[in-house]
Amino acid sequence: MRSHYCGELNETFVGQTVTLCGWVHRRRDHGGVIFLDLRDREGITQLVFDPDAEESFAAAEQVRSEYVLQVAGLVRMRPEGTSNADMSTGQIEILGKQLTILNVAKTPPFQLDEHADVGEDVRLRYRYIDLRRPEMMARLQFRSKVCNTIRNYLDGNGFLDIETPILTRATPEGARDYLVPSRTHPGHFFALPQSPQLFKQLLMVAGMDRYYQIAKCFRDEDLRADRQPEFTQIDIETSFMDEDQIMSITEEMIRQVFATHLSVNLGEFPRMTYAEAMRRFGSDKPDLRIPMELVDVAELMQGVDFKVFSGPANDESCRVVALRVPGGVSLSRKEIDDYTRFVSIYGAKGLAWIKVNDIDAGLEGLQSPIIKFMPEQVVWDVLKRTDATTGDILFFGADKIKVVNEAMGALRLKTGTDLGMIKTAWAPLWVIDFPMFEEASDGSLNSLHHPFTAPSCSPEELRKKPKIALSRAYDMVLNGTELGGGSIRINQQSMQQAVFEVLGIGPEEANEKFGFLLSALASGCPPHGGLAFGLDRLIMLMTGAASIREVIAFPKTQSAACPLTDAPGLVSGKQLRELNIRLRETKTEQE
RNA sequence: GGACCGGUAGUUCAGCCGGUUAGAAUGCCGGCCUGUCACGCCGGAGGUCGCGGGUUCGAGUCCCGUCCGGUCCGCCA
Repeated sequence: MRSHYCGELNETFVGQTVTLCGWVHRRRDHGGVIFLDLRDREGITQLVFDPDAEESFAAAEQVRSEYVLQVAGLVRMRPEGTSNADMSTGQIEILGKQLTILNVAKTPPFQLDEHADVGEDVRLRYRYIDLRRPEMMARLQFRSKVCNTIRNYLDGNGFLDIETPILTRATPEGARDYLVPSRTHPGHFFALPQSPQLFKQLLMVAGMDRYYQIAKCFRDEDLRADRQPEFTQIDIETSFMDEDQIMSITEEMIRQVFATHLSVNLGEFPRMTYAEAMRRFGSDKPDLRIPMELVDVAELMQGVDFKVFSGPANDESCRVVALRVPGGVSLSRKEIDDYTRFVSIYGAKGLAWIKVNDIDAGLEGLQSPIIKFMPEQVVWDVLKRTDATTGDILFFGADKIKVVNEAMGALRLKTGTDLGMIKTAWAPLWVIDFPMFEEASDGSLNSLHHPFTAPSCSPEELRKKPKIALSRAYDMVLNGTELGGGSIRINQQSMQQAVFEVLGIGPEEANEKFGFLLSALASGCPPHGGLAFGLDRLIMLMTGAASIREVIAFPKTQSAACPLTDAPGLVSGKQLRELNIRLRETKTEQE
């Protein structure tokens, strides 16, 4: 039906007769001459209709926004002085000879203008129109191209694309499962996979050697700006590679993606231990673009009554840090109050501060609600430790380690962003040497990663000192976002049993839930490991999108619903009966 | 489960300390216009102020509840 895309035309086509198909982006009717901007996937081209061409001119008068047209016409240069530098096709125009209205369209519910500011709920309800906007079109095209690069890279490195089941077994660990009732097994349920984790390990046992999949994953948890209940993972697993090799091959993949699609050279990714990341940034996914660090000052503060920081006593489970914010003296009382409220979200009970108005003026040069409670020498020691100078503000966090890390880590990000400290565009790194377990509030241990992650110690050591055991896990972090994470997996049954023991999963329970995995480990399981990237987050970062919904064609709202299809919906009583399901309240679709 | 922000024309918003006929822009419809490009000019239509209750002589405005959307905490790797 067409000879070219709208967006691909330029001066080199002048003199050719072309046929275009597309949507009416805008109509400018001057009475004697009509301009139509025709839009398709690749861009927009201006069509001109003259009264001389009676038939097509009459048709052009009937046309409205978003009508679908087929137009044949002559490509010509625009008259002197009427070119449009803002359009890639702005040098040329199509003199319309024949216009066929392929379909009419209702008046769109919102303008497709780049200038129109439309609420997201409206956009999602009419997503098929929203996706016509060049911005959305470009993001999804970008996503497709990135996937293509990734596939080519992995194919080129011998990885096999293998599908794993969507209908699988509920897992006790991790997030809530989406359940699917089984008709043929009354009372039994499938679960949608939270990730293909166990299957990809079984593929390694099977000898597939290198596997990848761009896989949909499902988690029935509350949503965030960067979290959807169904999302896409670039899932990778390989046998006979250690963590260095896996990191290096996947790092190269991400480097190529950035080089190909953003012309950005990410360089070699630095590596940082989990302990260092927590100490310097209060986070296991530090944003290295922000040039500030948390500085421990607990031992300088001996003898200071910590009540002035609103924190608890100074003991082993606590941490006292200072965050030096350059230029922070300009913060108003209200702004500081806002930051205080901000850290309280993370459980901090207050936010002490010292403004350095003039570092050379003694105590007179400082302004602070707390220094009157501190010996003067302590004040100067702290300023020295943090390299504080005129114009800075110091914020203090003193509380349980977890609270200080979360609150002060978040404050670092917020003040850094607010004060415009982000200068470099991209700051990738690997975080390594994660602890195997974290302690829950009831004292029990949970896997920090997942229970199939290999520790970097023997089963005996693991049993003896589980709290300090490190894992062979690694996370790729970019600009404070966890792009991907993985680990070397356990491939020895004895080790797997040790981990289950520490987690308090008895042999029977382990057998019931993971019997197939234990059996596989005992059936010639090669050393293996892998990694999974969040594709949506990767695309979000690369396109600068404000939310994950902007890079997904049909996303869910925060309440995990789809405004377009109105899913989830009620189902008929017949469907429920077939599935042997009875609802507590009889809410079904009218039959 | 919790905190906060929002919901007024198709769309984006304004609407003050509660006051009489709820506005603007844009879109839409009609008319005019031969070089615009977010075309321009003239005219017109368009409202369950999310929903329910309460206070009041009077509620878009105040109070309570509820639904929806969003950001975050919890949750989630």
